[in-house]
Amino acid sequence: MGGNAASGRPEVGTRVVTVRADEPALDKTFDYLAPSDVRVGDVVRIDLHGRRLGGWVVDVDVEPPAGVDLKPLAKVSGWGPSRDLVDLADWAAWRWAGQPPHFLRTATAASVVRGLPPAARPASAQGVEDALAADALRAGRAVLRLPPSADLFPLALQAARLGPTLVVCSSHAQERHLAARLRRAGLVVAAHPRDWAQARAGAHVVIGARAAAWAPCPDLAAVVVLDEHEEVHQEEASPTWHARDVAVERAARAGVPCVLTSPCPSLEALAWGALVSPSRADERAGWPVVDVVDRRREDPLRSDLYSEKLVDLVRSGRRLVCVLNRKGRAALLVCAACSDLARCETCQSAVAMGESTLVCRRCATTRPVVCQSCGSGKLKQRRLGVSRAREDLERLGRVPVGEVTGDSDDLPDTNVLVGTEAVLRRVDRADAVAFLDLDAELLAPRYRAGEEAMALVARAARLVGGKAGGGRVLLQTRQPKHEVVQAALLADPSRVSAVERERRAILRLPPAAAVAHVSGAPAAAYVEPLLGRIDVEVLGPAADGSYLVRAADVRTLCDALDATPRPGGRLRVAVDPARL
DNA sequence: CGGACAAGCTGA
DNA sequence: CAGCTTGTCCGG
Repeated sequence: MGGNAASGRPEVGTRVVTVRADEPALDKTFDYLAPSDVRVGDVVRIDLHGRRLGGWVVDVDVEPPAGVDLKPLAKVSGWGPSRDLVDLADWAAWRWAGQPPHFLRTATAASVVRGLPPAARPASAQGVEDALAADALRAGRAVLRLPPSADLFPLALQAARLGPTLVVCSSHAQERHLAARLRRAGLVVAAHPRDWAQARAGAHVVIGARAAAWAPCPDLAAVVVLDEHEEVHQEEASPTWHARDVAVERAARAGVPCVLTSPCPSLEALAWGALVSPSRADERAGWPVVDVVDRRREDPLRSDLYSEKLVDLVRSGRRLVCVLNRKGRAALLVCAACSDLARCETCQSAVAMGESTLVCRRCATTRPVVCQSCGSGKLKQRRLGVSRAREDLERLGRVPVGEVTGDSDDLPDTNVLVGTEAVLRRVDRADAVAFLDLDAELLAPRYRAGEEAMALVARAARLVGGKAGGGRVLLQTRQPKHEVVQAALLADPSRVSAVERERRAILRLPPAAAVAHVSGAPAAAYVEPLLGRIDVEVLGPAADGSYLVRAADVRTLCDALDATPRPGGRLRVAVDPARL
């Protein structure tokens, strides 16, 4: 069993392979004897130290380590990622201070793939050539700034003319819509992860949301990332990898063109590639009419949340979506039986729901989940801002108004809807969108607040369409001169990037520097050796015990993190944190 | 990670 | 010194 292990030479019909176990805590790889038809990327099972583990072959025909008695693989399960993705997983582990298994899992089919379907035959080019898309693809590394209502299909089609193309979408709705149109154009389209085997075998277009950055795509010829500015492209959990950056690296390694699209490109994208955009006239036409209401000029006797222009829109009978982000993220708890507000017994402050008790936000006193007034144990979250606005708009507009919550399945059947920014993801069409309090976004205490606000306005703009279709966006603000308001008004997103770029340079925040947020109990122990380095700066600890590690650029930061040992325990390292 | 084994603590 | 906990090492 296991061949001539003592001499370190495999038997005929076997080879020595290196396996990465599917166990993130194991940072070593191990060598095994394998059948000679095993390929890099194959999913295998191994016996390791009395355990049976899954894993991936990451190298074949390696020099067996001296003095080790090699064991055979326990099982070869099936197809896995190709060698380029196995290598990309190692790069991503460095780039986001994670472990390769995280990425290899994302790059692997959900269930075992024993065989592959036939590969797609080369596609026949058809359709009208899109000049702007062709420009972007020719540029190699391009940021294609298209207005919100622009059709992204011509770009995908144009890219697919070059050969197998990877398309990373910002939503499943966008993915389904585009996939259907590409199929109608006669292309073999594999949706990731559902059609993993077809993608692995060879398709004309491999398409999906964030995880599709890790989809197989043999003979990759072009990479396209749609709405690269959208925060959904970044994984929230650690490692906080970004599909845009993975796609960019993948295209660079393959030596193929990469196009990032966005109505309002991120500073990261603009720092990376050449900006390609339509004529000013075309870009303006693709943005809706924007109305700015200066809340400072509104009649102070009525609530300045409901301007005359807004009430007119509510009464207009058109389909209107109102966005109101609750101020202070804390939702209030209200008794389901008697509607009394749940307060702290000690300090009368509003309480929040803890693990199994109510916790005071101010003094941290805990008490059981029971209403003080009526003794009911049923409390509900009340998002005061939105519920109140719904009632007010209904009264002022004298029309029914529906409230959209993040989790409820069906949309209210009313022409006018109110919700937090989540409403912009739930609704796919409207005549007008009104931001009741844009300042809540503009002034949010997050370093990307400006870009995030611009992204919301762009999302609203997509909902209502361009100027030709009569689309309208209403912005109520006390800062009408703010660059986000001006950018929307003039359909010129570069106004935001210009201001933001300078601000980030002054504050030394990305992309002017590279940062990682380190939190969790072992954070102090982890950053300790980093304090002695001259190429990184450690800020903190913050009130929650977390640290910020900063370096001049990504390479310096990631090299430093890579060289730092991980103490045990629940440590979170977020490289390029979306929020600080 | 999780098993193996070694070093340290306790109780009789 | 058995019997148990805690720590460190290592796996092919």
